[in-house]
Amino acid sequence: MQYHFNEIEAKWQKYWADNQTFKAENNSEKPKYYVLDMFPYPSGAGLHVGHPLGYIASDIYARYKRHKGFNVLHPQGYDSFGLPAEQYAIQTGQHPALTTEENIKTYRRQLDQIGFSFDWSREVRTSDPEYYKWTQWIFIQLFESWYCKHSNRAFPISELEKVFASEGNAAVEAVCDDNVEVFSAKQWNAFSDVEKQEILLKYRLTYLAETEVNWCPALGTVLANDEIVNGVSERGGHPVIRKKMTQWSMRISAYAERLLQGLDTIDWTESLKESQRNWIGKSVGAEIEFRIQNSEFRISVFTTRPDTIFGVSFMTLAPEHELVLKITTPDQKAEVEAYIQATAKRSERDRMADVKTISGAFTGAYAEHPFTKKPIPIWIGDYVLAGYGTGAVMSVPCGDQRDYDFAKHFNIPIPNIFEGVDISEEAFSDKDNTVISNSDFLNGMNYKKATKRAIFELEQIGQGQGKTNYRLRDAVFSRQRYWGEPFPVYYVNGLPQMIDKAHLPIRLPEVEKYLPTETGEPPLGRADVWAWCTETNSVVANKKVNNTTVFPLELNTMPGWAGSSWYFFRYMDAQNNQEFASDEALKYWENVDLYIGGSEHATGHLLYSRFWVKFMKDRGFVQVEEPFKKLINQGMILGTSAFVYRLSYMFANPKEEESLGKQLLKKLDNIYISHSEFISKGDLEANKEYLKELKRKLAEIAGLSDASELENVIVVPLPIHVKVQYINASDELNIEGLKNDSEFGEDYQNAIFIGENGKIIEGENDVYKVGREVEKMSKSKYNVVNPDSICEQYGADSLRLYEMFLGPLEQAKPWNTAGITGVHGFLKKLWKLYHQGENGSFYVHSSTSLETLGESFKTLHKTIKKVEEDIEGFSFNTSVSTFMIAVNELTAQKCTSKQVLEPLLILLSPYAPHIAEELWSKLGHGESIATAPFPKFEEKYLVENTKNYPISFNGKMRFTLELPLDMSKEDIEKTVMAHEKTKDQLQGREPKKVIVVPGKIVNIVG
RNA sequence: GCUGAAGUGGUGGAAUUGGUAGACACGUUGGACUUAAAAUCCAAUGAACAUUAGUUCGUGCGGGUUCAAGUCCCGCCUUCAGUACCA
Repeated sequence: MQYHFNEIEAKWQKYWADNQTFKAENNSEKPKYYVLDMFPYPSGAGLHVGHPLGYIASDIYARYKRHKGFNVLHPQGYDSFGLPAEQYAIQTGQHPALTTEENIKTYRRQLDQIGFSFDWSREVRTSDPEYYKWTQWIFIQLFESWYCKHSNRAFPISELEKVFASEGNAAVEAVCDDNVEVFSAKQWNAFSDVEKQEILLKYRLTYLAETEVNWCPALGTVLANDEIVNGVSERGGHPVIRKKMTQWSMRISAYAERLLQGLDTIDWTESLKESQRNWIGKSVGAEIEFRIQNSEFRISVFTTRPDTIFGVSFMTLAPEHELVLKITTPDQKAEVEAYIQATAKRSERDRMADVKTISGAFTGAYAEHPFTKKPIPIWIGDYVLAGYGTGAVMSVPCGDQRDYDFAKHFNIPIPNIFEGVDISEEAFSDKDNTVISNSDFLNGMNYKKATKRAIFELEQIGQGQGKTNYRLRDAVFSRQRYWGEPFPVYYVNGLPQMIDKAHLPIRLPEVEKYLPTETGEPPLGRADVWAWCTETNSVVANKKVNNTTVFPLELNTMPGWAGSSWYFFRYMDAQNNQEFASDEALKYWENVDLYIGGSEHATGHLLYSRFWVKFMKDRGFVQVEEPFKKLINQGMILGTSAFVYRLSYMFANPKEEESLGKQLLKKLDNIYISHSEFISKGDLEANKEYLKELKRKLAEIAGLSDASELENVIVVPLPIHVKVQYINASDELNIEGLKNDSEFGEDYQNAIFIGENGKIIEGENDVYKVGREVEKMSKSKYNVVNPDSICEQYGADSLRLYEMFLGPLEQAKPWNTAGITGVHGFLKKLWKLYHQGENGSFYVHSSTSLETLGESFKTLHKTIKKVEEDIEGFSFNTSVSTFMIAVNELTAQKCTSKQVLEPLLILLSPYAPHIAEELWSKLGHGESIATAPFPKFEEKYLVENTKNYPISFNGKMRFTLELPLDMSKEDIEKTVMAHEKTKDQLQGREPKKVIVVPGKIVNIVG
């Protein structure tokens, strides 16, 4: 009986689907466990072997938890709004909904063939109106909320209105815009409706604001910083400019402190938490106000070192700072303007990355020190960024290296305010060892005391106060795109109005083109039917807009992270059309127990989701404060690219090229040499012998009588990517395959390959070796390996095992298909183990005498222990080895016992579910193995009587000696010392010391 | 620059609290089976010397602690990832 994996896998995939084996119940006696993969975007290219890595890991864990008696929720769906589908639509005119549908089909087929235990009845798609209806609803809730700093949570905006009506806004501690003016209850009640709306907008958790964005005219959209490379768009390389736009923003900054504190309550990797901490960027210090001499203007700075206030010798403003042009003296005007212009050309990234170049300009103006009243020169410098803090720095060169470098460069004095510290070479920024001097009332104090005192004194004179600053900025929530959630918003007199929940979803309108309009409006500006009628409560034709009953709708759409910030709740109750999920479902499933995905989402998705969840909790929609309890990052799978080396020729003197003749060179045009040491070292010219031989060969090919004509030609091997599918496990090129390739075969039709042995390859015996290099897996590098072909050739179980076998989950690692034969061979051996009957028939029997099973039980329980520990510790690679060892041992033992082979299948089933199901059913089970209880480890089978002690001399192991485990230290020493090999080793020397660690080792010193 | 992670055979990687470095695979070499190939099975496989026993060197580099270091400590180098003049 052979192992027909294709049949077996198709059979069980069908069985699981037909029987809904992995459907999770929302009511269960069992404890719940929620395993989630990060939301995939269904790209047109389909899956490559790198994608399923995390899914396989989470699937193993989900299946394991089922064996452990948990009610497991393991859903999957699609983050199906996004730019690639839109780009494709722009190019081809195809509706993104259609291409998305197609791509999802491919994804689904590919996912199904790997045998994941997803509960597909809960599938969600962010682009489905039944889903984005609730995304729109959450947006409305954010609009209808404000954040109270006092209670440190969000409340309905209606409560704020009541407060305004009864006592005005003076006592309200809210997170709001900076420019809110104080009003009384009386004033509020006298405000017109429009005025009230305008004020409330400054308090709402989502609000309209003018934001500076990276505008790409060619793409007609705003780009994130990392979508811009070297000042042009990553996609297409179009120029990008800074532009102000009115856009929706999310007041995530209100949650900065809670987002920071929450990190301590969740089990994420330290590196991930660290990057969120950095992103939130909390710093405690003071805001200090400096007067400007001979001017009404004042400059606010934020500093973390108010204790160094007496060390200020200059101030630096960001070149974009609004006061710069207002305070610059006529003398300095030209210089300052030139500097501002130079800065504007540099991207923010550029300015930040370059720490070596020091530049700046003096404004000619002076600030006044709050205590000493001495003048402080005001400079501008591009190391200060307008977007951070207040865009101004009080520069303390003795305590900050950047200020120090700036001062040195421009010959600004560097007063020393630290006791007993030499600052002639560099600044002293060690807070812990600071003793302040030359600082009036701060003299002799340490950092902590001085900081407190400085803030106190600043408050006394009304020029500053303690302040906590966060780097986290409010998130822009508008996108000038078509393929995203439409806002449930229409405008009355330019003020946004929410559409009632009852009329959701507001569906994406049809447009004839997916580009921005000619006037620069977003693609929705092209829709003809995109206005809101307040009488019929429906979307109507634009031409009906009268601004009394019919109003224009919002033209922007929501960003990609809108739908992905709450999808994990939808899976709990995906079909619910009354609520985004029922209270019961939310209560039962709580939040995600295990989340597996890439670390690239550290400061995007993973931060926004936490924000929305906290908001939803404040408003009582969910019970949990955090979305993901435990999070694991899977490492990237890299590709192993293959190269052939095409010879190209260079001439020291162009005349030589002429004299040699184009005809002749053409004959030498399509020659490839095999990979060798010289090539990997990139040093063909240095290997005279090889080169001489090669040129002789070239002369032969070109039909020259001898190689002398080629003497001065410089031969350069050019590496060219070839498709990895034509390379075998030994890095040998399938030349015939390459020549018949539908895409590139033509190029190689007349190619000459020079093999490893230096001969021209003609027959089948000669071998051409390719060079290999590890690179990111990508279509353009021809190193993409598709899971489809692997499943076809080796089966899904082999793919699953091999992906795990490659190495630790979190680590980046190269893919090399060659190694898969190892795990595939293992599965065949496993199959054989259950087919030891006549002619390879299935044979497993119940052993009556358990004594004969001693060794097999030992193997089994050793395996149970290791596999259980491995899964709990997410060390999936090591359990694959453990399975191999177990099968090797049981095969050697000729084990056919059901008592051993049955539990073994359960251990294996999370990793290789298809073969496990098949053998399980052959054992006579009528039901799926999916919920069979995980075998219990019993220590008693592993108890040993003896230990093979390593006997080392001066720490080096020389031989081993089998001794009883209950032997005393003294007896062990005696036995070892009496041993002949010990005497051999010592050669008559007297050992100084003998270390005996019972159960571990013996070490003889001397 | 800073932060984090990692450097182990030809390759992917194992190695418990410091206790036999290289498990398990791939690849390579030799052999068995076969008309042949595939598949399968067996053996060898860190390096050098000795080719029998064995010896020496080996976990990025240099030190240290220890009876014993891949593992702990100090200093450095390299690679990868993230990130910023956060004042």
